This record gives sequence, C-alpha cells and structure tokens, in this order.
Amino acid sequence: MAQGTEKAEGRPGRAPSRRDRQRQATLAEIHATTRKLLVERGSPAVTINAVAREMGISGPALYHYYAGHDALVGAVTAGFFQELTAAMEQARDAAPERPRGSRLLATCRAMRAWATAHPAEFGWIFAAPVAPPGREPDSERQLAGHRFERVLLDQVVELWNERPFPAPEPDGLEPSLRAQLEAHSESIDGRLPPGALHVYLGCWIRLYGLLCMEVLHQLDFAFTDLDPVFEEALRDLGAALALET
Amino acid sequence: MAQGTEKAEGRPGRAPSRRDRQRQATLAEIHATTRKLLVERGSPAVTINAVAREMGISGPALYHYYAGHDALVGAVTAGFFQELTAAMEQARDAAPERPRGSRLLATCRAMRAWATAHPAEFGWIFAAPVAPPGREPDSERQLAGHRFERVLLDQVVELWNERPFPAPEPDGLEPSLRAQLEAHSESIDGRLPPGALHVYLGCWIRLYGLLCMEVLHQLDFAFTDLDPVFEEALRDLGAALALET
DNA sequence: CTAGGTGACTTACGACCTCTAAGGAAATAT
DNA sequence: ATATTTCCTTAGAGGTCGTAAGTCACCTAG
Repeated sequence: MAQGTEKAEGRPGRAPSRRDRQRQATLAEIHATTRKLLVERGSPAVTINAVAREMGISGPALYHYYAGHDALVGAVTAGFFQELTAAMEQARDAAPERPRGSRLLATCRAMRAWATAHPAEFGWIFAAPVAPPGREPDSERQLAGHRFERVLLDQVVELWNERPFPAPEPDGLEPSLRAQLEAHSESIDGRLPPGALHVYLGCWIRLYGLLCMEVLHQLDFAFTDLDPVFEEALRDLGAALALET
Repeated sequence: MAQGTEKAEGRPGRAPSRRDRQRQATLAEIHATTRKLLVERGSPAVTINAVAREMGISGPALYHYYAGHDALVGAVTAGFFQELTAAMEQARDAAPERPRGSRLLATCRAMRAWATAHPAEFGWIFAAPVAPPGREPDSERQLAGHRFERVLLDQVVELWNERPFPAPEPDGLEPSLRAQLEAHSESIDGRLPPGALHVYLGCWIRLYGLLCMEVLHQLDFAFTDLDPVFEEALRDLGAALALET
C-alpha cells in the first residue's frame, strides 16, 4: 500500500476511472506543493507535514501516496530529471537543419540554462547520485537519471559514427583506466569505443563538474557570472570533439 | 553565552586554569563524538541529542558549548578544514629539496587522499560553501576555508613569481571575464595578474570539481577507481603551469 | 439495487528532535 | 566564608516522522 505512482491506473486496458483521475490530480498537486516549498523555503522546509498542511490535508494522508519522506523526494526529483531532460531534447531538436555540432552545444547550454534557472531543483538532482550503492535499481529516479545521461551520450555517439573525432588508442591509455573504459564501453553496448569514451567522459566531467560547482556556490569566491567560463568550456569541448559549427 | 569556542581562556595572560582545561577537553570530546556519529551513521544522525547521549550527558548541556545545531556543525566542519589544510601543508613541506612543481603535485595528491579517506567529512566541507550570501563573514569556518584556499594559491603565486607560466593577455579575454578576473586579482592583493589567475582558476575548477564529483558519487556510473583520471588531470595541470618536475 | 471491497482521509499516539527556562551542585574568586 | 560563575540537570513547548485504528464515500460485482 501507498507505493506512490506504482499503480498508475486500475486496470491496464480500461479507461482511467474517475478515481484514477482524482488520484493523478492529487499526485500532481503534491508534486507542485513540494516544489513550491523547496523553491521558496529551501530543502529542509520540505517535510511531509508541511506539504500536507500547505495542501489543506492532514499529515498522515500523504502516506496514501508515498511511503515516506524519501519516496516523496525521490519521485519529485525524478520529475525534475524529466523536465531537465525535456529542456535539453527540445534544444537539440529546435533547429534540425543546423549542423550536429551546434545542436550539441545548444543542448549543453540548455542544460546550464535549466540548472541556473532552477538551482534548488538542480540541487536535488545533484544530491541524488544515479548509482550509489544501496538504491533500488529500478526506481523511477534511476530510470530518469539514465535517460538524462543518454541525451548527450546519444548525440556524441551519432557524431562519432558520422565523423569520428580524434581519440587516443587504447594502447596509449593507462591499464587501469583502459580496463574501466572497456567495461563502461560494454555497458553502453559498445556504441563508443574506449578511446572515444575517454574523450567524451572528459568533456562530461568538465561540463557537469563546472555546473555543479556553480549551482552549489563553490565558485562564488571568484566569479559572479560564470557565463564566459562555461562558454570557454564549450569551446574546449568543441575542440575535443572536432565539431563543425 | 554559549557561543562555543569564543571564550577559549579565562584571561589572556593567565595560564589556562583547571576549568579551562576541562572545557577544552569537553569541546574536544564533542568534536570527536560528532565526527564519530557522522562517519558511522551519516549526516542525518548527527543531532544535538544524539551527540549528548553518546557522551553520557543530557541534551541541553550541549548548549553550554554551542548555540545550536548549526553552530556545532560549523565548528566541527572548521576542524575538518584545518585537518585537510594541515595534510596538504605537510605534503608540501615533506620534501623541501624537490622542485616546486612536484611539491605542488604532492599537495594536490594529499588533498585527494584526505578527501577520499574521509568522504563524510569532505561532504560537510563541500556542503559548506565558503561564500554563500548570508553567512557571518568572520566565522571560524570562513577563516578555515580561506586558509584552505590559500594553500594552493600561495604555491602558484610563488611559481608565477619565480618562473611565470604562459598566461593569456588581458586583452584576449572576454570583457566580462576580464572584469571579474581583475576584481578577484585585486582581492588577492594583485599577487596574480588576471591572465595568470585565469589559468590558475581553470586548474582549480578542474581539480576540485573532479574531486567533488568523485566524493559525491557523481562518476560511479562510469568509474570505480578515479586514480588514473585524477593523475591525468594533474598532468594537464602540470602542462598548464609549465611545471618542471 | 444492494453489499462488500477499496481508497482517502481523519484523529490519536509514541518516539525523536530543537531549543528555552528554571534550579541545584560544585568549583572558583574575593 | 561568602558570592559568583560554570556546568549540568529536569521540565516542557512545539515541531517532525511514521503507525494504528476508525470513518465515510465511492466503485463494482453479484
């Protein structure tokens, strides 16, 4: 009982009943209220009781929708992941006639734009690592996280297939690094060979790491506006992937 | 009253009295217990009551030492900062006969070694940005954070004075970036000019960002051992700073 | 059309947390 | 020897999480 969105509709084949629609509406309201609390009063203010109070229902009622505080946060975070992913996909598809390179850059800029426009939400995304040991592997958040990771990866794969960028030979890589890259290359069905993966992961670390430091205020001591810094990182990414813009 | 370590000793000139020693001992035990709880049971388990219980005193007694939960966490985090800083300084001074470059690399390696050996403690360090708006500017943690930031900066300054590394001319920098770099250059008393600062901050973002992603499990999806990745970042740093090792 | 099952919600409760208030006991200062 | 400071206690107000048990309305199957 009360496992959240597990039971979305009563029967697979049926049309959603009145009750189902009610439940969906309540779930949506819970998400919206949770987000509002997060944005306006910060993460510690997001409490089962506070959300319920804000909605005009009483505390324990929320347990009919989510098993507890963690489940609620997980579900809402999955929604954030989806929103971020959608923003990136939209940027990618906005100008199909442009070359792949500039669409890739647009995707990255959309990622940063969403993150800086929604720092509290991005904080939850970041605080919820995709692969910490001891998290149920099939949770909604896991899936959303994987889909997020794939938005950029897929574009780089297409780029690699169409117009390979310079990548180190596996022999030139340190053995331990090479083994890890080979393993991860398999886990993405070999769509990128280890050398190309190394280049891609380097770009990912650079971009995502910078974004995390920005949103978590780790660079406030030196910068007030990281726009030019991010653009510089994008130029480096363009060079590493030999983009034609 | 109960402002923590504000009143370290009764009178400046006197020898520490019995009571002062007692108080210092209790403060040390509080820190040790807090850290034990953090390491063994995680950040949410660190609670005023839990710390007191673990020490065999009753909850409110802790308020004679710290004004509340935040003050306690702040003070303990400052201690972590100091320990990390000390580890880095020790690595820097361990082999004074070696060239500056390899001592700088040793400092960086010591930073990562401490962080990976004490992930929970580093989590608190990272979660406590040095310059978020709305923190008392003179708190112990602020000072410890600044001292930490200076360990690497000072070495780079010496390097720059002794054997300047290649840096972009200010004219070549984007105007907004240049303005920020000039401002920050002033805030460190001009010990590095904007161009050199740009190179240094780029290295810092690369290293510290990678470390944060590692400790916060943002790279578990691809890597199990980030040693070679960090070493590669260090090689890039060596190239950017034109180190002689 | 009625009767049972299910879902949504309520109040009541126990355990824990933060932090304040008021008072006693012990060490120190005068 | 007395006054003061310091440390610690218990009591308690107000908040949180989460469970238990009961009520009411709706849906659906007979």
